[in-house]
Amino acid sequence: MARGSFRDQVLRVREDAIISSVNRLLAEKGFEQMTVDEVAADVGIAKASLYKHFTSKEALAAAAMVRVLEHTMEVLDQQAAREVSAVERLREVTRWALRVQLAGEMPILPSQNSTLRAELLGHKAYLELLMQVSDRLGEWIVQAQADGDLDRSLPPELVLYTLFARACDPVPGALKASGRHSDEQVIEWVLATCFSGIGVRPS
Amino acid sequence: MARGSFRDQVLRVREDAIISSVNRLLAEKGFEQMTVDEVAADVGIAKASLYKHFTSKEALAAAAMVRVLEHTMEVLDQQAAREVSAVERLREVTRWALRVQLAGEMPILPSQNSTLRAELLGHKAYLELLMQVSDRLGEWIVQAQADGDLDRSLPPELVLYTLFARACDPVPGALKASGRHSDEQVIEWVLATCFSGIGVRPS
DNA sequence: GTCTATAAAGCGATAGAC
DNA sequence: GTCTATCGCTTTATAGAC
Repeated sequence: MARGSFRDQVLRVREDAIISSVNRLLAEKGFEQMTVDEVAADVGIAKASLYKHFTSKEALAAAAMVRVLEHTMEVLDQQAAREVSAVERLREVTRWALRVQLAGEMPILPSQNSTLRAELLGHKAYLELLMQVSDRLGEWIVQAQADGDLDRSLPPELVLYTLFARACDPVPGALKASGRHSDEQVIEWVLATCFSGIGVRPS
Repeated sequence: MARGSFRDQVLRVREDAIISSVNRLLAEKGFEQMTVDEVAADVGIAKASLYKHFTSKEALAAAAMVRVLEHTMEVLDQQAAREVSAVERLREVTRWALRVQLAGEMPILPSQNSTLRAELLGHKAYLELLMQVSDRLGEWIVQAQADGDLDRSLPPELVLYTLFARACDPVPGALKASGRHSDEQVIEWVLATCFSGIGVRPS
């Protein structure tokens, strides 16, 4: 696409910096706990200036959610290009999401009763991307079940929700907080509980 | 214990009603989103009256957390009396927690960065109960690993966190919200993903 | 102990000068 | 577009009459 004038590029860079701050603050405190004053202070501009770029707090969060979904689509494309099984792709995507979360860069899932939820449901770009990501993952889930790599008795919907939930699970953070394990060790453990559970399956 | 005067009993009943309201509102909206005005309106008394019973919003939430932990201890006692394996006890306790959650009566886990967390860390009754519950579950986890019913390669700490996290998982709520499955079906599916994972284990 | 009324503080959003 | 200053609203918590 055309990049526009130099002035426009400067604008885009600034807005990108804003979104980065929002993304980190969302990951750290969640939507309701994040204040617009904090975002402005973190970016280093006045609050009124922030509102010239984004019309509301919800719009700020929506932009961050769109960016993380765009990033997710890139990861999905990378995995689609690999010649590995569907379950292996799912495992790699989950591993990536856990890394992002432990790095403190995974914005919180919009909970059922947030003011954010209403705004996101009216945000076309967000819904479009979320649907794309869900469809892509859904295909791999069905394929992995057909391959005999995922439990066929579980509805794909349940598997999808479970994978999404792992990206915001409190467990990795709690294990990391104990300070006794490396991030990679935590990720492998959580991956194991996600795909194989905590139990020993009867043979 | 002595029940005290009739007047004291009336007080206890009222405080119990307050805690019930707090418990439900905590489950519904979480600590930060729950307002003291709502609690007062739900109980049917004035806000100032509420502050005669509990000195702060945090104290309200702490009382609700203590009550749910007391309830949990009762469930643990029931399971301890059964002559079944440790893993079966863990499964039953988890099943109970999922039922409570789907009934909208499981107060939210205090997140890492809440004002509630500080208050709870200074609340002796809460900490004591939390430790008792954790110790009891920890013993069963170690026993289940020794029995060969839980994966020995996972640290008991990880298993404990995983079980706690299941009690507040967004997945059951999302599945229930779809309206296509019964509560019991949702519970069994989530139990399955927790203990056996979503994958098919290589034989 | 219960109420009404209000204080005190934090927040999202905007006005208006530059 | 950026700033300072402020509005309008919500929320926690308390004062004071009964």
